Amino acid sequence: MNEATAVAAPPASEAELLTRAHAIAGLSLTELSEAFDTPLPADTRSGKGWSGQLLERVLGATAGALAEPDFQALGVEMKTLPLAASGRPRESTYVCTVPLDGSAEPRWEDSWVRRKLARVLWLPVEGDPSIPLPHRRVGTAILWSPEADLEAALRTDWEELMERVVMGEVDELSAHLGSYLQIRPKAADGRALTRGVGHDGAPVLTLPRGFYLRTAFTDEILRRHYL
Amino acid sequence: MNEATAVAAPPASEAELLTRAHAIAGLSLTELSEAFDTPLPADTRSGKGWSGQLLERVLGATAGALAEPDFQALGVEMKTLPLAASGRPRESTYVCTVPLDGSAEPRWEDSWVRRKLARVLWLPVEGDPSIPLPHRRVGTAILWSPEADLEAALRTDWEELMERVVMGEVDELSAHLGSYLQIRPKAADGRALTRGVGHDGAPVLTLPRGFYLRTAFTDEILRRHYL
DNA sequence: CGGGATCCAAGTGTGGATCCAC
DNA sequence: GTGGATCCACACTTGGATCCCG
Repeated sequence: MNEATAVAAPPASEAELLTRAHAIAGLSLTELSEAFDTPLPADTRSGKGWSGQLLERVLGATAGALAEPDFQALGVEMKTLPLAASGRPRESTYVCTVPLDGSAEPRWEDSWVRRKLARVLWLPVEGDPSIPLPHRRVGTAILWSPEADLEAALRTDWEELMERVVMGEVDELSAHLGSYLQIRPKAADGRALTRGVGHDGAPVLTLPRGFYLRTAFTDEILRRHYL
Repeated sequence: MNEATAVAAPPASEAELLTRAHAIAGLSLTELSEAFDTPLPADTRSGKGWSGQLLERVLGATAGALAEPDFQALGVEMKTLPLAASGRPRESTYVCTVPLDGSAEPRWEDSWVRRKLARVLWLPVEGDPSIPLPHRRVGTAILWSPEADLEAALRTDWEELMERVVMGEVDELSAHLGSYLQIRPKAADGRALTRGVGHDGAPVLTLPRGFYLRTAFTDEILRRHYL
């Protein structure tokens, strides 16, 4: 494989995608990077998103697509899931940005969060800090849609959180809210600002925020599929 | 002057701005670039906007400001004006992008074009192609607001052009329209696309456009101030 | 000649996430 | 443990304009 073909073709079906994902289970990030012209970052601090981008290439996701599912034709999102030595997720999972500017869809059914999570390929990756990044291995992928009870829980959280947003309480948002879905900063640093709507509809500048899934949520997905 | 101070402080008043601008009249771009840590581009093809950005630094414009006047506190825009050997403007002058997505203000009084041109520091620069870029000299600046007759003409053009835009006739726009103000492509190349509104309000993808002042307009400004 | 095409820089936003002080 | 802070890549947009062929 040369540099010009270092990105896999998009999979034609969910079955093909899952077959490819299962085929790489057990391989290390080094083994995968060698075939895909993707230099290893110096450390995990620089290149936090590196493994996710590598795995997108490996599986044939549409590179750099904008506000589209990773596998556009299939409507499937891909998410890596860093696992601690215990087998539990080590980190929360970013979903999408929070619309703070008044452009939010009013209903859960039409929300960006629901659309993003409608069909997800979860790709577990060893995430124990004692394992150097190049040595970390990929686990067995799960192609998932939210079970009814989990979707109901997400909806409850989303409605609670978005009520705060549309009421203009953006500066009272805290990551303590929400049992499975939470809102946290999503920015280059603490000085980044984006346009939002404050009390009485007044325009305000505020820290950009994102929706994240708590580890309790992704842990539950793993439990249901592996136990 | 070291690298850390290679940008002038913002002028505190229009008088200070004009004093500074007059102080550099007659200097070449090389002379100005040496003090401001701004390497000369290889040619004029690469670096089309280089002289404008150099002169913003020299005069203390807020660097890289977003949708704000160059001299924010003063509400003044700066525009370079490339002059042919004849003394007439060689090129049209870019004003701002055309809102094709339905977000346009309906009235001239509130329009982006009017606000941009409300107060302009015109900075003539030698633009004859026979003069190498580094040797081109800066002329005598003009601090200007539109005279009543010129503003009326701009308004007529703007209303004619925006009527086409709001009627969804984006793909029938042509640079032939408008006596002083025209609409032309404003993009990296002919393949760039942006969201617009077409006939019957249907969303369409179309070439990004900008408002430009024809040379007849800037020539008239020069005539009134120098003759 | 001038309408349509193009060039560069820098900031912003989105998408990929993990870091780290309390 | 985890809420708040941060890191990289890259597409897009805006702001600075001039190029160039019919």
